[in-house]
Amino acid sequence: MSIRCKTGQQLNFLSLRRVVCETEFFICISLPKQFTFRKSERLKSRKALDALFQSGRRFTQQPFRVFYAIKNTPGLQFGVSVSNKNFKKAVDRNKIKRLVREAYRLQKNELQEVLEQQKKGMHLFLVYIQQDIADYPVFYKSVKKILITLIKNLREDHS
RNA sequence: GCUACAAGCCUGGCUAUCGAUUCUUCGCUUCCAGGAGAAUAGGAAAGUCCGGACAGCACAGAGCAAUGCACCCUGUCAGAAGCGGGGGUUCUGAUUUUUCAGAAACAGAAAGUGCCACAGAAAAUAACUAUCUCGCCGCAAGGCGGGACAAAGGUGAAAACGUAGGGUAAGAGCCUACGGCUUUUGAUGGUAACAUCAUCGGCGGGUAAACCUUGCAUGCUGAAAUGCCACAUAAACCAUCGUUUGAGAACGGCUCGUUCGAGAUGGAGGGUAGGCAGCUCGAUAUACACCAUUGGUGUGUCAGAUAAAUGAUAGCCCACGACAGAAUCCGGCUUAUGGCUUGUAGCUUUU
RNA sequence: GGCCCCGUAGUUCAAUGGAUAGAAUAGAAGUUUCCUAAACUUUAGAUGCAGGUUCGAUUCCUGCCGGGGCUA
Repeated sequence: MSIRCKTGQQLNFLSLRRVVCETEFFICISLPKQFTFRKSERLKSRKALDALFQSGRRFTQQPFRVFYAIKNTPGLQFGVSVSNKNFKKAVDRNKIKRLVREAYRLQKNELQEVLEQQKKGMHLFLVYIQQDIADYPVFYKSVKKILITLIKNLREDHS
């Protein structure tokens, strides 16, 4: 009981202080099952990747280059890569990949809903092309923009 | 208190929310999805500089070649060349009859070959200048020819054992004494490297991280190894060689020799590129007593991913966190780097 | 993961262990020209870093740093 009381106090404390946090918490409480990022949601097949790089659509949204392809079978798969040349240390590469994945995990729901409505699937791949490491808010915003443009493209194609 | 060196230790913690991988369990006929619980990156995981474990192939033999190593004893997962301990030799610094500290790829230059710029007579066989002497010519200065070859010749990084005496026409390890270095042999001490002493002979520079010689060691390839399952095709086409007159393979770089015996090599092209095992319990850590050199027993620990998990956000705590991310495993080395403790040395302040 | 190769002026390449590291281009200054180009003259520029062997290292050896290749 005592622990619950403490956590409840902290929650109030946080929500008063931070606004971004508040929104995140609201989503979390309302839809707790939607923020998964499992093995089946990752783009792993080498064959699919080669096909995506050769014949998929692409555009650039700093600091990423976006490759995507719309499939008729349902399911959304996602992948990230960071160049070995730009970042020589494995620690930096891992950090970027983790931050991008986190930003995608928290924002992918809208795209998923649109795909479910249209009964289509998508392969999505991001390549980090900037030379230096950005902070988490930058990743959050740019991933948001990418998802919005993707949804726009989907709706135009459908109509 | 600061700085330097050496040794050892640690590599943030807690709370909340949302996640990831593996395992167990609930539920379900099974899988998937879902709930609960546990575990989840380092001292260097790095560089790949070494050595192994392990796996596949090979395991009649001989010779040559190639590669690596080089004072001795000993320990350890180890034949340790590299790690730990102890010792020897040489060099350097301090100290001064001895001791301390540091360094050393520390076998051989007296088996042979090569090289040693510039300078210098000469860079190793010797020659040249100068010296001494004899003969001839010349008034003389000197010149020419023969003999002595060994000291001097200021250069250079390096110069033909050093000093004293004898000896001689002049000289020279030519001889003697003392000293230094060194080869052979022997004695003593030491497990050995080696040290001391004696003896015979010698003293002819350096370079082996130049070729090389001697001694020792080394089968090759590395988890993208390797084994299995699934899927897919082209057992097709062209060129060369070949089937007992033997292509090719074992055999690893070559030769001899032995064995096997029908395909081999290259070109152009086609297909697949999914999964499982290897994969983490070990050459493990610690404690214990027994037994006597090596094992046994008990307890604890132990990431296992595969486009690749171990994270994100917010707050608090003394420093608001350095270097940095496993990819079969282990031991060593090197490099990067934050903090703490102990010891030694130096400097400053106070007493 | 494993196995190899290479680092020389701004760039492309030379240099038996030997003197002040050479050449072509690019740069700068000058001559020429009304101005530019071309030509000519002059000039500044480098052995990846740290140790060792040697009388003396671009070269030989060791360790770091950087770049590249092969291998399914």
